[in-house]
Amino acid sequence: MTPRIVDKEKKKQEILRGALKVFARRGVHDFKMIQVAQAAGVGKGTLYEYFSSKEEIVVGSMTLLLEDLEAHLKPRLANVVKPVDQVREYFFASFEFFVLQKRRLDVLFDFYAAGLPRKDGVPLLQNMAGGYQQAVDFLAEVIQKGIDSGDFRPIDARIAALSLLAMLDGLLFQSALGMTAIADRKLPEKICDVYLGGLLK
Amino acid sequence: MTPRIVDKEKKKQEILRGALKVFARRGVHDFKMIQVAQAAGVGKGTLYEYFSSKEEIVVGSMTLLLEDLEAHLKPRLANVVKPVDQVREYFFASFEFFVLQKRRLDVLFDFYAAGLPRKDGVPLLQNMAGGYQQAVDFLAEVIQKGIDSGDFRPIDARIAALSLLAMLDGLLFQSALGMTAIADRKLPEKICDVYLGGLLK
Amino acid sequence: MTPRIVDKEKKKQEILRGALKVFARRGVHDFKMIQVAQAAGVGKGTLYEYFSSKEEIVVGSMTLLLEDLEAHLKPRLANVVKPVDQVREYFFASFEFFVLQKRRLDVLFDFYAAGLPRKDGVPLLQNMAGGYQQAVDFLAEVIQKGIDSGDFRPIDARIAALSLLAMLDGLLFQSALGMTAIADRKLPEKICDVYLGGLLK
Amino acid sequence: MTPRIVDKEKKKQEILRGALKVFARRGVHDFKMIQVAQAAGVGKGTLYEYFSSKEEIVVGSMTLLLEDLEAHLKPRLANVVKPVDQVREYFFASFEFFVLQKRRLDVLFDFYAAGLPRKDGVPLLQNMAGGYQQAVDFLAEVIQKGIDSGDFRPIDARIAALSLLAMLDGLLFQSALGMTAIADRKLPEKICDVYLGGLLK
DNA sequence: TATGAATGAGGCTTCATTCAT
DNA sequence: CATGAATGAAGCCTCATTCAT
Repeated sequence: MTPRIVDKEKKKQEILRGALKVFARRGVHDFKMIQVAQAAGVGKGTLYEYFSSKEEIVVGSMTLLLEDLEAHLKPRLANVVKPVDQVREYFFASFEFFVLQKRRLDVLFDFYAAGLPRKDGVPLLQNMAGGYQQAVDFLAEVIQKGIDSGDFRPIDARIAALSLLAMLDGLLFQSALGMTAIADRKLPEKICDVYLGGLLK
Repeated sequence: MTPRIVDKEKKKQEILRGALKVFARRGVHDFKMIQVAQAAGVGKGTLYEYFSSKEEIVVGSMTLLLEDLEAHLKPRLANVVKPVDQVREYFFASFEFFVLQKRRLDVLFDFYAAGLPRKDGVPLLQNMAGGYQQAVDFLAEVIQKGIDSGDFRPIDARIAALSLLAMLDGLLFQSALGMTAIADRKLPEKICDVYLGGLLK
Repeated sequence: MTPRIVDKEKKKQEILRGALKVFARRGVHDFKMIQVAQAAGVGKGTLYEYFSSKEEIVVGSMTLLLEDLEAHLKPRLANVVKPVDQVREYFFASFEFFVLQKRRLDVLFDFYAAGLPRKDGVPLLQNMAGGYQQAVDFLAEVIQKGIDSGDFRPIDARIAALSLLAMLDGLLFQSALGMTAIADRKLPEKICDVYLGGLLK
Repeated sequence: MTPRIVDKEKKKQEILRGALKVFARRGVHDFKMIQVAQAAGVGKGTLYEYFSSKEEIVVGSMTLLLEDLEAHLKPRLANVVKPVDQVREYFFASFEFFVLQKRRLDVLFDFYAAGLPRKDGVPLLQNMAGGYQQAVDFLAEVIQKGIDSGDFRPIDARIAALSLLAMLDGLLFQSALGMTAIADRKLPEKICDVYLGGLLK
């Protein structure tokens, strides 16, 4: 509420934005604090006024990226009401988010990789899975509504959500590897249709 | 006159096996040469008798992992002839490979992440995409046969292969993140069936 | 707002002074960065704030030593006007510089050795010869003046300069090897006289 | 006497010849044992059958080079009897030795540099000065004979020898630095004459 | 005797973090 | 608050030397 806190939060964001820029260029695993400082237009020491460690910046950046994604999806989904359209919109809007800024995709997968169980069992990014869980829950809910409304076949909503996200992630992944061109809207559409073909009555 | 004779290729493999063990524990991005040496039961300097740099060990290990996967899939696929069974077998055998050694999955995704475009545009693992391409080609061929034989609907075989792999990867990915239990054979089966439901006539 | 302010140039010099001390003790070819750091009273990493590599410190130190020599010679030569006295003064003052700090001589020759064509043709210290060239030019000019003024015989001034420096270096060299005692001013004088005996009319 | 010993000596020489080749290319301070082994056409371990350490190879090589120089000078000096001619011959033949194989000069100066007081006071090549002393003694003797025979002025023979060698070394040194072209026989002759001008009656 | 595979001590360099200003 | 100079832990890699064959 006080300006001080607002300013502080704003600066934190600026730093995290700088970090995301750096990640896009150098990867999450090979970035230097000085790069973040430069990208954010602050001094190296200043980073430690807002974050207590390098790791905290990584975590914060990931959270910010997921918030960006959420902010991108929210208005898109708000405009549609039918479950099938919501699923389609979720699918396409997700692609769109990454198509808008191709490097975001690389960063996301870097975060995922950083979130894998490591350091002798402890994942670096503990809430990576948490972010994913939210997406699953949201989609499962939408699908359940579709089932309830009779639009979808009476399948296990969570399984369906998982497999839809699996395909979405898989395609994004392929795109990150340069295997497919998701920018070409046709491809996601075709695939979504194939998937819905199995889902719809 | 008769100096020590060693099987250089064998030793290289031993080192790479050691590296894979370390990767499973520490991740591809945070391993130390000394760890690989210890895991391989050799001295630090010995690594450089067989590989000229840390990076070369990463690349070699990835290649080995993919060879392992191929070696796992080959006999499994040799036993089935019908395209639909081949697709199923490919799907299940792939899961099985990673279920046998859960950490392999983490390592694979680490490799993938390492293969993303980085270092200002240059991916660390240049042929990562190449390995993926082979899988796509193989599956596309199988699917095409199924289409030719009339078992599958007349769709774009490459698109189908891509989406199948996308789903496979996505599920493996979810498993790596701890979202799904692929060890429970039911889940992959269900999902495969959903997918095939859209594929089969 | 007001970060620590340091005189970067001054600190660079301090480090180079430390390096020269180390060179005197261990030779240019067998010194460690940690030794320079300790001699300069800074941390190991600090060296790299001011120099980007070990080699750069070697080059910088050599330059500093030559500057020291020049600074030593300049006032000494400013007090004399007659060419023959300038030559004598150059000769003696040079000895003096190294007599003042015997180890300087070892360091100088180490630098020379480092400046020899190496690393498959490329000398480590590229401008080593440049420093020498300046000395030749200066002496040649002085001798030429002596010739013009009729004090010296009409010989090739450059040849004379080269041979004078050759003898000077040769004597310093012998001194470095412990063959002669240049500290005993008599010897340089005698030799200089012998040389001048051939130069003067 | 026994063939065994002869063979052993021969092999040692081959190794030292290899070392000298390497020194010419890489310098005394930056050579690797493997390079010597390759240049000598033997295995790395074999070096240690003939020499107990790297340092011993350096010392042996230097000794060999000085022996080569001596072997080159001996017959040249055997043909002249007058002291003044012996001095001239010594001067010219020395140049010739290094002109024949330009890189020898670099190696010699490298040896000299290695022979400077180091490792906290202890020179690496202890008998470097010893070799120089022999040259001084020889020349002093020749000059003394010239004085006795009345050819030279009655000066201090040792001083004269030292200054002659100083000039010789100085010129060689300049040549090594690329300052003078000793290959052009004129220059050494001129300088020798200047020197002798001061020496002769 | 000859070899080169194996080794590990040691050095240069990087970079996250601290802290005086 | 902001800064960047200072630091030293840590890691990759080199290479002299050893030793099994």
